Amino acid sequence: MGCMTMSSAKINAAIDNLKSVGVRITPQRHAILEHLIQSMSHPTADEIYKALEGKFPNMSVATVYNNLRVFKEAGLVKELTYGDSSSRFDCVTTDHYHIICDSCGKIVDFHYPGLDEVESLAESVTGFDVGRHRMEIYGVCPDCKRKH
Amino acid sequence: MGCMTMSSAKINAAIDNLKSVGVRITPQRHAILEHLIQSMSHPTADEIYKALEGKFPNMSVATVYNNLRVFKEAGLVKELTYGDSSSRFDCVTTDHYHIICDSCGKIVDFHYPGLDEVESLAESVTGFDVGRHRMEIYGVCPDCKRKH
DNA sequence: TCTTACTTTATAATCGTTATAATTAGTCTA
DNA sequence: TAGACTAATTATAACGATTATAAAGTAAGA
Repeated sequence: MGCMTMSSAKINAAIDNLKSVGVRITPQRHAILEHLIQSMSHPTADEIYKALEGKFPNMSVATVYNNLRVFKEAGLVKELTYGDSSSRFDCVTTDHYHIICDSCGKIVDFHYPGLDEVESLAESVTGFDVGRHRMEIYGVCPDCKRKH
Repeated sequence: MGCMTMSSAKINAAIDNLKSVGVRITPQRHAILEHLIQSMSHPTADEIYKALEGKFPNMSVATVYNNLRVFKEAGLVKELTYGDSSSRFDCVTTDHYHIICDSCGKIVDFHYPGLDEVESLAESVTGFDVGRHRMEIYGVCPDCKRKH
């Protein structure tokens, strides 16, 4: 199936990326990566841990955190920190923003051309060397709107 | 001095605001509010706690957290959650964004007209009812640039 | 095979924040 | 002003996400 092939290709690309910087591919790392790519969501470390405990009954939470850090350092994964208790992790594909439901917490990807203008204005006003920015949009998702 | 007067005015306005919604003005609340307004920074709860322990040797950290919540609910204060461990608190004056130094962590206010366009596009693409957004810009501040 | 460095595991520690219960202090009414 | 009611503060414990530590396991190279 098309989706399957897509995922496999992404996983292989990610693995090649990791290998090229000298990171060993352990079964745990493979599984975490696979889950991140296939889940199409933005799971927390604990959600990943729970999702894989069937396959790896002895895996430690620390392993999940350690490897998420490894993936982050390799540029494969981004950590999303919103106000709530725990971080979420997002596979880096293309640049995009997130829109978050205030009611149910759902996170949806959302593409928007560029806010280069904002960055360059910030640069000239503050004297910073600007490198990047983050933005989240908040609102109520269609499902939650219906429920009112 | 001008600054002093400005601060006092802001504090009084904030206090009136709180009184009008039935919040008692205790010495601790007054001090926390005063510190938030006068410090011109974006302190953590612990920084506020430490800054006031001279005046209130018996004040509990819980009091700081409780009152920051009260102020947030009254719309006087915004909680800023970045990737790092603890929240920072910002007096709500006018709408503005923050630019953050990747090197030293300094947070500088930064005004930018409106990103209404982004919000409305997000609305039409995702079907959400959009309420608000947040954005932070990251870079290296002038001081840190000089030190390299 | 031996050695070395890396990984995982299990467990404990850390730290920001929140909950609890007891005490204290404001505010209102009589 | 006294008494009563409610809210706020304090001290302390609990919680939960994350990180540190040490021991055991595993892969790769000489």
